Amino acid sequence: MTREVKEIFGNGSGGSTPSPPAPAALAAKVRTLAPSMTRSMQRVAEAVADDPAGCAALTVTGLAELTGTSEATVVRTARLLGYPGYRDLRLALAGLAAQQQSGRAPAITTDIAVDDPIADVVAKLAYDEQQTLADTAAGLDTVQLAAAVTALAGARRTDVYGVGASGLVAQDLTQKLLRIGLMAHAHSDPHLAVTNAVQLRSGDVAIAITHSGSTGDVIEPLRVAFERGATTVAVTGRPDGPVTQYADHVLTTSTARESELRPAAMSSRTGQLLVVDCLFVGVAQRTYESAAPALSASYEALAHRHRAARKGP
Amino acid sequence: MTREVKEIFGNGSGGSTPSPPAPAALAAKVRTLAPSMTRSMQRVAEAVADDPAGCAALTVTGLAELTGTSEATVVRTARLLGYPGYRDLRLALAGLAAQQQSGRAPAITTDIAVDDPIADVVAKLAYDEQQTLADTAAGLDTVQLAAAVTALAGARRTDVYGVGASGLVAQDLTQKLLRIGLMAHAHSDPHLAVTNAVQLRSGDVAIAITHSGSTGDVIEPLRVAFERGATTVAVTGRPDGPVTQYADHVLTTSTARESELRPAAMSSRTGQLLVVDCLFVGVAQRTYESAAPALSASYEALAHRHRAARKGP
DNA sequence: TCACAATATGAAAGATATTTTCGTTCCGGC
DNA sequence: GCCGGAACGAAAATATCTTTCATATTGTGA
Repeated sequence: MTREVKEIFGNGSGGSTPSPPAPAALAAKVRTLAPSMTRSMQRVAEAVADDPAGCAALTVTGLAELTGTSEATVVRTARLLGYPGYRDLRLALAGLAAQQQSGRAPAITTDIAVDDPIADVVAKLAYDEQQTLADTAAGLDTVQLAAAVTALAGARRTDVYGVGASGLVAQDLTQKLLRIGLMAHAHSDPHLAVTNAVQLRSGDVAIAITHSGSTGDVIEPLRVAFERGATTVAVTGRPDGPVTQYADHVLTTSTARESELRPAAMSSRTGQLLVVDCLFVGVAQRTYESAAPALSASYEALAHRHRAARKGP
Repeated sequence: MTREVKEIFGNGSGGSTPSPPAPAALAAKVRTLAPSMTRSMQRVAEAVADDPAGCAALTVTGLAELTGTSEATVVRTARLLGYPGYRDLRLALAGLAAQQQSGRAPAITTDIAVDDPIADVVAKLAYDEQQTLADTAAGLDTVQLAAAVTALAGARRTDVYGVGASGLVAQDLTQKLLRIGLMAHAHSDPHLAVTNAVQLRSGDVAIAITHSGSTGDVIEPLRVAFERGATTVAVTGRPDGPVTQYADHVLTTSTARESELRPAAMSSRTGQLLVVDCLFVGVAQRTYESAAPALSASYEALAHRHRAARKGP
């Protein structure tokens, strides 16, 4: 039940450690206390300092055998090192091992090479996309974002333009907006996009998504929408690109490193999606009264499309 | 050539998860596996994920009392998380705590509220998606991933199934694979998907993308492909879901917290895209000789669609 | 709606691991 | 050679972990 933490007074020598069991400074402690240990205890301490990870995997008996001593000695050593017993020493050992492990993390700053093992690829891609997210979040102009959200929340109709990889982002945004009852449409066909843009007028919103900021197929419909009086938004990685000419609000995504094996589409997409998510949540907040029921309604409508999972609620 | 449907209860001997006890990927594992847990086990998992350091200090009995459950349940939870027993979970917990200690600052744990200022929304979304990436990367089984890559690289033809938000991910993968010269197709129409799946045979690859792991519209074509002898891959957040029955290789995405303003589609998508990127880069590596020229060719073909930027290169 | 089957859960028995106790051994001094 | 004291380990005592089994709960099909 309630275990009492015993006071260890035996530490008389230097009084270097008040009472909290050392987390990482274990090796140092071993060296400091080694002289005051008996021969058997020194063997135990040495083994522990030598291979924390390995010892963490051993039971008292195991460690006793490994060091050619007895369980009692192991426990005595643990006590001397400042822990209530072997159990706690073991826990500290596991922590130490984990720290050492994470300490020598692979250098994931390098580019992805053709002969990288698959595990490195995963790590590098994940790291890169995390970086893109952080950069995009840091660089987002919240004023512009808020303005775009306001426009969207009150829009009669919203058109989103994007081709290629950005087309998928456009669709993602559209799907989300539709879910909360907004009239949104994604266009990846440049002709249809322009044709539809002509219909827009003041109070409508047009959003262009393009990483390069210079994709003609996307700029053209945005220009038309702009001239028709619609509120225009550009989501781009180049805040100085041509697309911003016709954009009332510019939302900038981070431009991450790219290379042969890591095309632009990959990292730009991550930033674009974050922006899109922000737009969605922003609008959902503004229109919460109507958005919340719509969200749960769409959730329930989908429920029957799912087979019963084997376990779980 | 007749393959039998896998036992869903794979953990027994088949060893669907040969994963070594996770050191740092514990938090990810908890979130991933939580949905497939029973109520009591979820309570335990939550406590563990919530306060690794605190739980590491508790005995089985202590943790059972804390969570209002029994020792047996605690042990069962530890098993589900991939450890031989509670003792080992506890060790891992101590390691995790140590890492967190030495690692980064505390997280933004709060949920997104209706009245959060826009800047907070950006920060929280970005943090969440970063978390999803880290978790997915940590939890990805590289063996399965490598197997899927090998299958893809040598495939005569690849079909990808996904509906809703996952449909966009399917398209993203398809776009990428097409770029490096693979015959890939995305299907979001369930009927067409099945119709096409019938055409598949040994040497072909079918990929199903579904967060819930129980989307009938996606499982059905995968089943057909599986029975036709194609190599099947499932990208899902529920490694125990029905979809894995018909999957030769299962790639698990992390399941992040979700709430009213943060639907499942949002965070699941991030993880799915990471997996898709990994698949793409993996295949590009394997087929570098042909992939590299194809990539630059597609880049150049697009160049003329971009207007000259106003400033800078 | 009810009975049935499957699953989830906790109490307690059973197995391990840790801690304590206590006797033996090993030295160095008288 | 005999004595006192510390070091040490064997085994008992305790705590902790694991398994088993009976009961409660839930979902399912008639």
